[in-house]
Amino acid sequence: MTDSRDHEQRSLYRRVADDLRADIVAGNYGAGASLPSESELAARYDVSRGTVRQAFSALRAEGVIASRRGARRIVLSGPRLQSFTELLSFSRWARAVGEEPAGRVVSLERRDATALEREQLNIADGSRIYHLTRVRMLSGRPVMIERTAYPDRVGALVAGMDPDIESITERLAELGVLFTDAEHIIDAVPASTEDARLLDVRPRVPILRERRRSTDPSGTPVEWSEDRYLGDAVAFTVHNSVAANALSRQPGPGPSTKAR
Amino acid sequence: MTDSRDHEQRSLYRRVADDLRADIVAGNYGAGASLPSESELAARYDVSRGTVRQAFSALRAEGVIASRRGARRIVLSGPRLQSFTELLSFSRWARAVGEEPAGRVVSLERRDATALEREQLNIADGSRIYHLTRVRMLSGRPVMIERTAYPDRVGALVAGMDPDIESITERLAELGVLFTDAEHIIDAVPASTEDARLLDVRPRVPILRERRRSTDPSGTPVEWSEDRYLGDAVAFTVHNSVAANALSRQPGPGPSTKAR
DNA sequence: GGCTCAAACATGTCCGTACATGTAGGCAAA
DNA sequence: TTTGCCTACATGTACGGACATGTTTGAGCC
Repeated sequence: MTDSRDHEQRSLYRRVADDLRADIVAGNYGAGASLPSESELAARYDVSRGTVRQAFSALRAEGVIASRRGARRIVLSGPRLQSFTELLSFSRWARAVGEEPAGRVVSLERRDATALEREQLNIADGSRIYHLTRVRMLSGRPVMIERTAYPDRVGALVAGMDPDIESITERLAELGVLFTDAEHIIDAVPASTEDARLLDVRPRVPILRERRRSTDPSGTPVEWSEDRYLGDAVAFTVHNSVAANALSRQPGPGPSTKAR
Repeated sequence: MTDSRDHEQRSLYRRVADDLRADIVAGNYGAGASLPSESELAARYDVSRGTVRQAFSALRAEGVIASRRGARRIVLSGPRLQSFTELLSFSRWARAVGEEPAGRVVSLERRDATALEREQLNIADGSRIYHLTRVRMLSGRPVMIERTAYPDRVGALVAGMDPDIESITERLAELGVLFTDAEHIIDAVPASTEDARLLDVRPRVPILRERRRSTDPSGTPVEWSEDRYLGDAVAFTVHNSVAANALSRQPGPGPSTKAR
């Protein structure tokens, strides 16, 4: 419940964008409906046309609207919108979709980084990292395993937290470690025996795997995580367009003749 | 082979963005390297600062760069970039990653739309659609099953094509049916018996499922497709940030016991 | 060498204007 | 009624200026 003062403080174009986004999720414009014109909004908010365009540009980058020359912008609707924060914090997300989140720490250790971890976190050979494994639950049912590597500096902060804390990301933000960009690699793998044990399912069940590298505003990696979701528990949705495409398809490891 | 004339013809900011993107993928700036400043580029191309900002804005929406007040923009590197077209066309994508694409039409029929298809394609009860099933191969190995529903008007064009055509999407574009926006739902499911037969694997093997609704510039749905990839053949990557987030997480159908 | 601080630099926000280019709706003619 | 055209309207592109706010860097001092 970010109050109206936050709303007022931010820039003008954000205020316009927030209002439009709120109207869209509230259903005030049906899917495919056309939005007010730039000049109409400029008059309504008493701002310049450029400011209104900036607001629309932000919504377009979120995949909420489409626009073409000559015609008014239209609502693409689709799934409920989520902020970047909501995507990173499992518990915040769970509450937003009406479920009760829970978590259990399986292990937390400080050890030498593997080659992959060094590459993803962009740290030198011999560096040490903190590695955290957690099982996440929705309404009591285990649905996800989180295996996260933090660089030493960030991991030290994580290790100092109450293990039962809900959102590590939000606590880190309070401590000045901001997550602003992330790259996600999404594929499907069979559950390992350990996965099966932790999630209470049979081995080789389909798992939706999300590997993620998050960085702070300066581009420094602050987390490398491999999250494994039960196949029937979660889906990811992505919006893209000719104008703004953040999605790409990559070849996988290939036939598991012997296996990765 | 879009030649340099195309390059010249387009808008100034696209030219700047294209050059920057090309430099980035060529590795002229390493990951994390800082990019030229706005004023430097403005001088180099003899354009205004606003035009340069528009170019950067496009790259930010693609997840290629990050920027923050006061400091120069930085390269986020990450995976090779892909255009929207390359994402939609399997064969184009296959060639771009150095594989030999192939396809086999399993079935093409015209029938009444299901409830889901009517909803996704936004068409009236009793409408008819064209439904196409194809198996796609990489270097001879079947890796994906494509089950696509086209609205009647589009499907009629598809039905008139040579079944062995490589890219239906590109052929449709030539015929005036443009794909400009898409929404993707990605999850993991076990292979059905039919999937297993078509992909030559055992049933219940993990499948990466991508359901996709594509629309034309006016927001009219032109395709609803369910693509099933062999788990080890493909991965999707997504880039997002606080400023531009087109990715969201949705609850799945729940325990398959019966439930939900 | 290390520290402080201020200036130079870089991006963010906002304004205004001008013209290009595509869409949609209404009017008039066939 | 239908067709064709033309005129508003809407968005796209590009310019210019101004000020706000954050980062980096280097000079100068301890």
